[in-house]
Amino acid sequence: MDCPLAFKKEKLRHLEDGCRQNGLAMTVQRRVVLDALAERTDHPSADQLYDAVRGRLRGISRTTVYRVLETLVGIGVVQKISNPESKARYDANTVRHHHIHCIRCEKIEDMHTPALHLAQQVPIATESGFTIVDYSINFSGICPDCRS
Amino acid sequence: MDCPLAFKKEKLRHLEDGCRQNGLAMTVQRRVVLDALAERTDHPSADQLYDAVRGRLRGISRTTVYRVLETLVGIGVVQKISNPESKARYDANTVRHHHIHCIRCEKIEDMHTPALHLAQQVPIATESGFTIVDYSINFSGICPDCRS
DNA sequence: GTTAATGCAAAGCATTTGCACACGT
DNA sequence: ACGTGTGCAAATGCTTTGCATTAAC
Repeated sequence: MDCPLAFKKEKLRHLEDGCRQNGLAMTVQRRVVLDALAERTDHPSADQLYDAVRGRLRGISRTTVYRVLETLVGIGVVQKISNPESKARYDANTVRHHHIHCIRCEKIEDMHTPALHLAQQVPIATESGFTIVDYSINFSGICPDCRS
Repeated sequence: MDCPLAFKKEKLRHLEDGCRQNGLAMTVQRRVVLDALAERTDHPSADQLYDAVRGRLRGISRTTVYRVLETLVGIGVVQKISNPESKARYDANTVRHHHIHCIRCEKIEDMHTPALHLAQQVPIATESGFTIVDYSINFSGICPDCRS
């Protein structure tokens, strides 16, 4: 498989390592959020994660889920992904990859097409004087479910 | 200039044409929103547009600005652009181009680097079965203002 | 035992909706 | 005149914050 961090176990370890290295306490709540993040590849919103996590740890609060996610983004092990909805979506895969979203149902999936590596073509600085740090490509289209 | 729709007049005409072709009434409110959109290249949020427009047409309501924008997105002359904030940003330039956003101040600017045309490399359909309609590249980096 | 993390409830933005009135065609 | 578009106010959805309690190290 040419996609690092594609598997649950590896993602989970990456998340745990990040927490440990940043001195974050491993609470029950953090653990279930980490688990939920690691086993999904569908870029869930905070509320979707909250729903997933509530089944496993009764009583966990929505606030905690939001706070755990912000903490993980803060230490860099999770990314908030860009999308046209007005709602954050999270991605535990921090290896560079791209996304495609369905313009009908708003689903977002990963793209691993290797032809898309721009590394050599990307200017370090732009006409406008920006120093470029990273990039990602967002495709839009229609998913198989919505086409039928 | 290799960038179509780069100029205010042309953008405005494109917006007006779209409205006419879709049978939309040209109200004073729509006119000022169209003007405001055409003369900006900074991908304003609905509220920024509302502020801009309020100066010219006292009494226009925030609701109307939101509604006009949604209508324009609906007929395809304006795009909601993807960004990691939880707030929509609008772009009256529907010619394919890319964006760079500053990770410090969240500013978003256009990129017209011609080397980035992926047309030939982009698969029509993905592993996941999506039919691709469009794409855009999002760069992130630090803008000149924030670097100093 | 300290310090950091959680839960609750309330507040804060961004956005949408229902309904009565006004305006463009 | 007709139907669409607007304004207002209230509702909704997503997210954040303050504060007292609880749990991790």
